[in-house]
Amino acid sequence: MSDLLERLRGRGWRMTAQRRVVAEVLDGEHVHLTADEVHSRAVAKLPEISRATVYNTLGELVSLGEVLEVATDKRAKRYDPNAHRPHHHLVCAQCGAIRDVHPNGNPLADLPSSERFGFTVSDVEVTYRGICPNCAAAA
Amino acid sequence: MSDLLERLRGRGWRMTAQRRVVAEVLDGEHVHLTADEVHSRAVAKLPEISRATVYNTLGELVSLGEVLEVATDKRAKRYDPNAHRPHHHLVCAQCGAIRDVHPNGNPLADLPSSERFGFTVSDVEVTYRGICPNCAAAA
DNA sequence: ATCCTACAATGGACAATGTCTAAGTCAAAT
DNA sequence: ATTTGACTTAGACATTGTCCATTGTAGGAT
Repeated sequence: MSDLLERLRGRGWRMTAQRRVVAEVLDGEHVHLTADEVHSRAVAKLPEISRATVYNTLGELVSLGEVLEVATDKRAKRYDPNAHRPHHHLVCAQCGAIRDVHPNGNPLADLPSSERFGFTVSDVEVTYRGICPNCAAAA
Repeated sequence: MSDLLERLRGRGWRMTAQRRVVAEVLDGEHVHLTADEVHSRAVAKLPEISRATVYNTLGELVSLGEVLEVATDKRAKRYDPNAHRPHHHLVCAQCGAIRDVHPNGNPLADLPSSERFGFTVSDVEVTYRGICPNCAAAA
């Protein structure tokens, strides 16, 4: 079932009904929910869960490195539980659908030191944009 | 002076004091201001300019393709006037400083068709993250 | 130079997203 | 079973962005 829950338990994370529900909602592939969507789905399973708890829990999961924040949407942050395997994103410019993708090569190596301005570069995030098959068909 | 203003005039964009001020604030290299920062600086030059106008104007500049929205920060959108030359971004994870960078290679070519899920991919946005020299020195 | 009119600007209410706090509740160690 | 510190709650608050009815104005026409 839940790789995510397993890992969290293994790390001694204090388990509560609320945290379990949030982790369950996030578990899976190609999952990229906003905080509000996480909250809605969590409420469906546990009506008395509060918004603050969802935000707190998401923040902790990010700190733990179990979930990534992605800013593909210009509106709200999205949360991607697939943090253990590096990947990038392909976003539909029209409907906002998101897929995880694995490009060839290593973009980090493509940034020459002359373009690093003295930064210690540790990470790179690639967002591809285009039109998904659905939206293309609708047009 | 202002390449941006020149281009806008050339495109028959109706010029007003407010629009000129917004364009002036945005003009330059390595400029990545939030809407609110644009507003503050615009107010310094033209105290009666309203927030709505700044948002409207930024939106139009984006539609015209003269300015790009970038979502490096998880909080607010930032506006990058350097739209005529393609480039990517290097962001300090600590203080949020942003530099324009030009990596080698073409990331678009690195996404094999098997990883495109039927999308028509038209654009790619690369964000490098690291620690800037200032923050490294402070640590 | 003056007048018109379509387009732009205003400000203030509203909406969406995220943060904080004080008080109550509970998981887990003992 | 008790205890304790961490977790949760509800709602106020903060920030960022949008909308709309009204007022103002740039730039072409005369």
